[in-house]
Amino acid sequence: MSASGGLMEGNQAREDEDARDSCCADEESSPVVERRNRSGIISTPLSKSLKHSRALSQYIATCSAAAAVANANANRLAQSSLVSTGIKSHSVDAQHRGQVGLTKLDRGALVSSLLDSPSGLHLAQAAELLRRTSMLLPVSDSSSLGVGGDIEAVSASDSLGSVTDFPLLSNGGGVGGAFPFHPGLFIMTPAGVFLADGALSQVTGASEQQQAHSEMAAAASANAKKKRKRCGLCPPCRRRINCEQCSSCRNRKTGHQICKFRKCEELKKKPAGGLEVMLPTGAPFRWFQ
DNA sequence: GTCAACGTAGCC
DNA sequence: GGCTACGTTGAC
Repeated sequence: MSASGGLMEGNQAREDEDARDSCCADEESSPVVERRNRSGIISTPLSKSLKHSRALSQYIATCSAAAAVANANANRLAQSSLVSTGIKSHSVDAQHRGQVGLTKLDRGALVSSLLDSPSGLHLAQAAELLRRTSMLLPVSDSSSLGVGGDIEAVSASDSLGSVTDFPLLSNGGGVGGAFPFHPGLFIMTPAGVFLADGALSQVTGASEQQQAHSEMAAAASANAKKKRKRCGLCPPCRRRINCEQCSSCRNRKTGHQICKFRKCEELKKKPAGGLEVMLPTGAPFRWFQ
């Protein structure tokens, strides 16, 4: 009985130690010799840190406060970034639409940062293809919407706030006109943005269509194969110690898996169902839920 | 559903 | 080229 009580106290102490280690890793200055890999991940022999293992939920609980702060900071960063660059929620945008403080340069910077992200690659490629096709389109003025001439540009501005929220679209691909395609011509998939069959043929010749199709197919397949990366923000990601006890740690040679306690929460989920890009903060942003 | 094993992308 | 770890597959 007393032994168990002592053990519990010992566990508590260890948990506190682990919590400090995993949540405030930057402040750690343990005198114990640690085995680290290149990434700074501590792979303790278990005798110390994980002799008394805990459920993942416990690890998460110990880190929740710090994680909340980190997430709050990340969100604040993202929000400030979005605000400073002009991407806002619709209501906010509606309130400030009249303001001219948002320069195209700022918007361009944001978009380029979005498009630079691995997850945004397909978006950039789609935008480039659209740019090419729109260059072939005789857009005479900004009022000539619709590919088929009489196709009404339904509510691109209504549903998305404003096309000015999307410089690539509002620029019409650099031809100075409005976005020349009907929204229905697009197919949004997890692999990227595609033009519906026949859409290209309406605006380009067969050769351009074939080329664009092949390019988009290549882009989609490449993107589908691309490995996702850890978010770096969730508690498991912030954890720096391999437990050496879970099946992943035990079978590292053959399993090739990261410690279960360090498996990113985002990677545990299935790949995003909506169109998702990675914000500069590293947080995923989905165009559609 | 979980788990183990494998292939291999991505990084150094 | 070696290492880490994500994605896939098959067994359970």
